[in-house]
Amino acid sequence: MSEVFLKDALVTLKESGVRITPQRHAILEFLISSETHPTADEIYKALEADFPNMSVATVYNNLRVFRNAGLVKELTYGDSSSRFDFVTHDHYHIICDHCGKIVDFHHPGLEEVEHLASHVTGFEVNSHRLEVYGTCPECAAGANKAK
Amino acid sequence: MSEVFLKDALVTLKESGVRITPQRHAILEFLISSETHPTADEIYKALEADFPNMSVATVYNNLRVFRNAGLVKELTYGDSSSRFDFVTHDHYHIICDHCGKIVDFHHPGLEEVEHLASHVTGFEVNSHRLEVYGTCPECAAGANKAK
DNA sequence: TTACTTCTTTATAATCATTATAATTAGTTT
DNA sequence: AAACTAATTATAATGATTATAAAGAAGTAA
Repeated sequence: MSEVFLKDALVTLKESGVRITPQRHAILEFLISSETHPTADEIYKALEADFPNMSVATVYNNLRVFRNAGLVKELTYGDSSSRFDFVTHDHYHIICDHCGKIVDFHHPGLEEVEHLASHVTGFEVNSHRLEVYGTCPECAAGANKAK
Repeated sequence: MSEVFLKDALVTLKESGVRITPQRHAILEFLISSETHPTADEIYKALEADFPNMSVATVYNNLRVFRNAGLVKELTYGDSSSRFDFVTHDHYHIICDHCGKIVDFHHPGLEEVEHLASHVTGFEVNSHRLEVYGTCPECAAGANKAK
């Protein structure tokens, strides 16, 4: 199935005139197969073995390319670096306050909230962002210390 | 009414053993009276006239003190710097994709989403974060260009 | 294939928000 | 007012991200 995602993504890129380089292929593949939501640096380090000469700038550049193509979403939390998430279908994130783990969960879109917000403020609404915070089962069970 | 907020905030701080300095007073006052959700640098610049010798570090230090005391919330969006919001009662934000304006709106808490997330993922839920994005009336009316 | 154009990568330096450090100053309590 | 301690200041350090310029590779057309 991740095969399909990758193929679709490559088609999307080609259609918007973006060249498929080995680095782009690898970054996409890593993002799709990744359960975690990696930072740019994590991607860089993960691909170091296969691309010893790749520059960090390449990772950042291509994450921006993917974001502009709608393939990838950038997640900005309080901490220092952004995380990147391959866009599949709509899902939200729940984040552990202790270990930082991010888990996906599905929920129908919050159209009702969008409507209310639009009505009250006069904005034309495009999208929304929702995250839930808490403690993951592992941290709740073990006596894990806060990060 | 902002008088009340300020007084309450000062009491809260004193109770947790935090000294009230002129700088802290001024930063709090500015945050409370501010309609926008300023960055640390904006606060720094706004108080430059009254505190010509104040250091940026003081602004950051005190924003952290306020955040730890629960008086201030830090908002991290995609852009480079955090914004700070004096916590009054629960509200959400709607943000203009074009000019970046942030407007408050009220909506009952999303307990139902929290419950679902908790049930599906096994997390203990503490809180959530929600933002709505769109185009503000001014940008929709004028031919304003995207930022 | 060859040559050509354009986009991409690389290496490096620059930027900019935020934090750490150490010395000085100022709140608070007695 | 004296003393104790926390806060401020000035400055340097850190660390993520972006800009730049030169070298390399994709796509294209002959």
